[in-house]
Amino acid sequence: MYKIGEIAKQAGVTTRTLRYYEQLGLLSPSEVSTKGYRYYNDNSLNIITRIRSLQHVGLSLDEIKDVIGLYFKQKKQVEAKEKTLNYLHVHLNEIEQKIKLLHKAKAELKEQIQTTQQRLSQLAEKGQKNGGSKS
Amino acid sequence: MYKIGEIAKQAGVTTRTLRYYEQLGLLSPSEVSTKGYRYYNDNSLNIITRIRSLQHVGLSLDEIKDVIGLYFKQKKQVEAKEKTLNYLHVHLNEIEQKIKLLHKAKAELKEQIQTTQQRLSQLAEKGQKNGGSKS
DNA sequence: AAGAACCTTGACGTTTACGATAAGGTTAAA
DNA sequence: TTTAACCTTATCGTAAACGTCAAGGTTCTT
Repeated sequence: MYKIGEIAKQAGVTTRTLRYYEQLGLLSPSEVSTKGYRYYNDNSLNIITRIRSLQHVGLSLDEIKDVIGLYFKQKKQVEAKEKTLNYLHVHLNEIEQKIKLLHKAKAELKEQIQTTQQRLSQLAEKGQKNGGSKS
Repeated sequence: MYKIGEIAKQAGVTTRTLRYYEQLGLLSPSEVSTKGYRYYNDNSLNIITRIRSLQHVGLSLDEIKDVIGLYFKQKKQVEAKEKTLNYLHVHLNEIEQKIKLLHKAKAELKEQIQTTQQRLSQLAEKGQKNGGSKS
């Protein structure tokens, strides 16, 4: 059991962030003392890490809220599982779309690099004729 | 030459967006009349499209501002070209990083889908024994 | 029992990328 | 020349994801 400050440190986030996540219904403390102190366990750490990594790839906290449970909750009904599967597939599609777009951007960038390099070596040749080497 | 409303329509953005881009130094009209009317040309359209696609893969307008010139400006000095090349490579790295992260997320998702599917078919088997088909 | 160091709930501030008026000037068509 | 349709600047509003106090309660250490 960790207090909010400790687990925040371990997870590399601020306490404000954790309280905010709680407010959004993303992550609750595993226990709350009678005095209102929040306590977290090791599983909390996994969840925070997962949230952060999903955020990193472009999901909003709202979208994450929709899917974060799928990584951790063990639903028992058939219907729940099917719903889960649906979410997962939608999520997968979104990610695949983003990957495609990034690949496209990458290809264009590489092309740009090539032509820039070519023009650069053309300039270098002209430099050779006029000036010679530097070292 | 297009007025702001026309090019906005063609590009699928609002005039507000274009004025905002201008404010950020991302994209200026190719010409401004004495009365202050903004006029854009076909090249503007390409730039807007590029901005949008970069935005789509997760770059902020601020980041885009740093790199958008690389796609369009033709530097003429050797030094400028080398600098451009550097920028291009940095940008490429960033994009490759994002791709990696997305691939990781994708792999995890696929795994999740598999195990969910397995659990689902286990439930289905049990259902068979007890109930039978629905149609 | 007294501090230091932590925690609590507000509540206001900030950045990003625009949307939505408002109040008025310009252009183009009838 | 009038009017619709467009343009201008200016300003206020918004959602997201927190940062940053403030004012006070709690826990831990000494």
